Amino acid sequence: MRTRSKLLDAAALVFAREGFHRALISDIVSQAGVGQGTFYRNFASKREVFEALFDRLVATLLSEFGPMSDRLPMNLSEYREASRSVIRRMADTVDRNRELFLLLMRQAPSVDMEFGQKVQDTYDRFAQMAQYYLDHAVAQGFARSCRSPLVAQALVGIAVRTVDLWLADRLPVESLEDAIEDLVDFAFTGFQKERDNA
Amino acid sequence: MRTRSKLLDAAALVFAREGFHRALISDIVSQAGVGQGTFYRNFASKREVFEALFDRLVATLLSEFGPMSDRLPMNLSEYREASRSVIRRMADTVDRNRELFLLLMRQAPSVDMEFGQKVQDTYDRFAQMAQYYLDHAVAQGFARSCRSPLVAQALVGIAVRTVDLWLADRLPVESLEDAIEDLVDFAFTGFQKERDNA
Amino acid sequence: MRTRSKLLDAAALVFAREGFHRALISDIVSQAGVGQGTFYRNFASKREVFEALFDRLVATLLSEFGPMSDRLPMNLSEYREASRSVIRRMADTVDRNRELFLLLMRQAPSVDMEFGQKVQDTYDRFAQMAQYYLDHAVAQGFARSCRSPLVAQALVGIAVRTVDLWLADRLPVESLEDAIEDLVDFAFTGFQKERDNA
Amino acid sequence: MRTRSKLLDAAALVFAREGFHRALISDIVSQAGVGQGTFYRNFASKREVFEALFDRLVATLLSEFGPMSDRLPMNLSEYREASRSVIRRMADTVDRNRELFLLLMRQAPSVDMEFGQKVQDTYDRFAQMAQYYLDHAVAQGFARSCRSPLVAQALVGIAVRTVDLWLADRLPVESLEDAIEDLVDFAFTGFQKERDNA
DNA sequence: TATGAATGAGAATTCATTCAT
DNA sequence: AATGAATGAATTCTCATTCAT
Repeated sequence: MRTRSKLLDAAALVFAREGFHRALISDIVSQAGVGQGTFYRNFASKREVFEALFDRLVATLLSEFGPMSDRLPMNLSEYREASRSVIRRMADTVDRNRELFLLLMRQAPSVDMEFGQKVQDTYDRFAQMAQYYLDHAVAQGFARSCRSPLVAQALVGIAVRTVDLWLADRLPVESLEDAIEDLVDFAFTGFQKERDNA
Repeated sequence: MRTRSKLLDAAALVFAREGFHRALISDIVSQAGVGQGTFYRNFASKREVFEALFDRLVATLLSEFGPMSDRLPMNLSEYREASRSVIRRMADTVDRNRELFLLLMRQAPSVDMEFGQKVQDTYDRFAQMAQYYLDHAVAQGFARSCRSPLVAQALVGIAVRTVDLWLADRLPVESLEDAIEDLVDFAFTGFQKERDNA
Repeated sequence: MRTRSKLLDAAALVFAREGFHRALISDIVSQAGVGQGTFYRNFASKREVFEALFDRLVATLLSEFGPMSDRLPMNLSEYREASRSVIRRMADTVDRNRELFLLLMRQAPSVDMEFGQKVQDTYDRFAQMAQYYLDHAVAQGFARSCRSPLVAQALVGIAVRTVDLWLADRLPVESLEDAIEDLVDFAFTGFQKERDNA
Repeated sequence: MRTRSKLLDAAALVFAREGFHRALISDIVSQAGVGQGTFYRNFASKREVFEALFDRLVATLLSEFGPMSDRLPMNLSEYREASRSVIRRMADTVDRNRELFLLLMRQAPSVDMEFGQKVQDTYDRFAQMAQYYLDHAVAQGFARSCRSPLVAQALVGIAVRTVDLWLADRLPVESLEDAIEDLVDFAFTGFQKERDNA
């Protein structure tokens, strides 16, 4: 349906501008150029459009992990490169939906308890994918044995915080590429000075 | 003022139970056992109580960094131990205000744009403190040179995600102590297998 | 719109019964037989309905001056007759909206400062019309030269006071017609005994 | 009581600035520099202070008529002079309480129905005094026989409108003295050109 | 007598949702 | 399918008044 699509776009715009709670259905429909009643032919409630937007974005983002799993990296440098690559791809998706992302990250947890849970589940799904690769790396012997579920969540935390900063244009580095480079370094080797093995 | 304090406690309870947007002033006052008007003698609006709660908690938490700066760690193992120590102390504070913390982390960004900014600023303050110690470690020669502002933000990201999981009782480890242990390891050395240098 | 009209009528009734400040939107809507929200689809506030009522009445009343200007009176007796005629016509309008008039005269100045100004402006408009006819009479030579802006305001004062009494059924004469007769006499010749020009 | 007096002055100020309905007791007490409860030791309600203010002013004003009755004017020019004199005296009182007068004229009728009646009664009292002098003039033979109750009300109407304009600084003449002069002329002889007695 | 914290009955206004056309 | 007028439950905030100290 063309109408539904117009409404989704309008909703994205209005939610981004006003936040979930302040956004009005009347804003959305006038932005979409349709009647008030038309909204309810397409969505059961304000919450439902928001959820549709959320689901669409998460699905897009999760699909970025696909290519990585096609061929698992076989050594450390491949692993690093694969990491950077998937991050870049996800960053592209994020970049194409900046306001929407910022919106979802900040507003989704406050919609209601159920949605809060959904957000957590989504983070978990990302963590699971990260863990999958991490476990693979451990199995391959180029990552040390660690509590991968926890470390995976830590990686998600790093990602979330970085995206948040990036989207708010407060990333304390020149370019996103620099950030990716450094954060991958950090994730792989930490900030401790390598012991001069002597 | 006793009354203001009663209202703050009641607000914490109600916000935690209902979330910011669904919480009603009438819930808060009946929880506090005072009249509706009494609320408005003490706070200008719902937002303002929320902010008072937020500020109080952030102040408490930030104060936990104090002891660490009394005596800066002079070597790697002292640094690790100091890290664990400050984390444990902050965790205690968080533990004593579990619902409130969860509330603030999830609801604060959605209150309004200004509050969203405030949340970011708060994260930044934590990042700055982390960076301070990181820079110190670099200067001391037991941390490698890195873009410390970025790495500090990454550490905040890890902390935030971990607290979020912990408070939701979804931490994928036995105990918080384990998590602290492992995450400090991760932050110091990453997940990469140490190169068996020969 | 039928609904808006129903609301205006209901508002007139309620305002007349309760006065502006005591009148409730809920009274108005239940009087109109519509929902609470319907009021706000048609008027932004209580003040705005009141203003609509005020404007409508003033417009109607001002229009009564029209016929008089069609043909300006050419001698003193025509002038007197024209005066009585326009007064009678305006009185008819007032008579058809007794409560509303009383309401507007007494309540309008207290709505707020801006409305107070509006009331003054309205009096001024009536004074201007009176002055127009007065100046005409002076030019024609059957009114003596005088500070017509001031005298016009005096005429408005007489009219306002008389209407006020009339609407409160306290007019100290048998009939309105008597009052018109006498007040026109008073305005034309004052209360001083004619000098027996001898 | 000093306190009561302070409160009356403060009330006059606040009522004049805000109008009756918007004026807050809290404004009045802070203006008076006393506690909230103190207000209620001195006045039963907001309405009551307003009434006290009203009564005080009306009493002062009515007392200006006294001197005139001491010695009733015995001819036309004495009558005119006495009229101007009492008007000037009342104008002085008004001038010393400009804001308060404006306030009372505009706000009093909207306080409540009873107060509205009181305002009417007050106008009537002024009309009665005017009528008293008018009847005297008729009896003396220098005013023509007329329905004096009605004409007296007309005079009140002129006075009210003039004071209203004066206090709002919109009097369309150079000075108040000019206005008095002209309005007395108008009241005595109307605006009609004297018949060239030929 | 003075105080001012506490009160709570209001009242205005909002906005998601419905439904007749 | 589309519309948009109508709805009214829901909530915030106000402020005159009380009363314990």
